[in-house]
Amino acid sequence: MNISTRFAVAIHILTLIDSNKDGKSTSEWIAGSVNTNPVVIRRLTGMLNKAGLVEVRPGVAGAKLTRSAADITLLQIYRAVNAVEEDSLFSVHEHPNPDCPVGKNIAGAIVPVFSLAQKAMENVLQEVTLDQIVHQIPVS
Amino acid sequence: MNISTRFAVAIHILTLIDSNKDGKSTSEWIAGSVNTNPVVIRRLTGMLNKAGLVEVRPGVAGAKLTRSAADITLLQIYRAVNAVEEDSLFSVHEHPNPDCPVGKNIAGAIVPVFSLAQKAMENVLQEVTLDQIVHQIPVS
DNA sequence: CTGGAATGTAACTATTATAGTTGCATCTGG
DNA sequence: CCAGATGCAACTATAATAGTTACATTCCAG
Repeated sequence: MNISTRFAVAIHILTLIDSNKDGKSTSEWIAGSVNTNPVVIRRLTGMLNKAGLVEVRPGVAGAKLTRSAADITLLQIYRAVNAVEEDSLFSVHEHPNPDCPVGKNIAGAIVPVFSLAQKAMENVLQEVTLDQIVHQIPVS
Repeated sequence: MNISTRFAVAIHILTLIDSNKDGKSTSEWIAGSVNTNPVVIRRLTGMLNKAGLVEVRPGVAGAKLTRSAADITLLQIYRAVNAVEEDSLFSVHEHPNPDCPVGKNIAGAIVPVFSLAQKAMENVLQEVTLDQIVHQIPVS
């Protein structure tokens, strides 16, 4: 399987907000660029809000970044939208036979490797900031 | 979401086969250690067979590795069971608005980052061989 | 102070992937 | 030849995702 589009859409949303500092970034407007339903956008801005990346309030039109795009990493966005749970990118079968030496020890042998692999991926996301994405969008 | 248990189970299967060079590793026997249905095992040994990691034939009891565990990497197993499609660990929303500068260019901006992140993860898997896993299982 | 416009959220649907299961055809070696 | 394997199709149950409708709540402009 693969990581939900929530992550890609969240990056899209934050990029839009950052490049629309003058206008009001309403869920409806954002939805027009993402090409989806405004409720999907609100769900995500809600998560980004809880994570402290975005300011958005009931009744008040428009979402705003809480800080500079240079101070937001893709890893923070990834965590905000719960793209992958902590240490669970790889799933491990639950009940191997404890009476078999392999069954008893296989999880202990592979989980650390899985953890390292996941961290390697997340380290890449940590090194990329939102403004690096924004800078790749032509000014108009 | 997360990567299917197929990957973890496949590692379990190959570890079992390697540590059972004397006995016959039938799907039923393997299923007993994994604690699942033999058909699930056969599906996986079938994939491992197609990938050339395992030799298994209709009617003939027992699967065997086609080469030393030192020559099998976790990445090869990962590919064999189709744990993640090429360059699609992260999914990207399909139809952003082409009339919006952000919508038009967002995929081009994030896909390379996603690709790098996925490769970083896969590189870790490439550095781990099956025998490193086998060596973590107590001899008896 | 009120009405329009926005957000928040619950509830439902459709779609997809996974994991398990049954049943049976097919193959093979003793 | 036949008992015991594997291969595979078909079905089920479960879970996550993405989209949608409906509506309560909140705020601000006039």
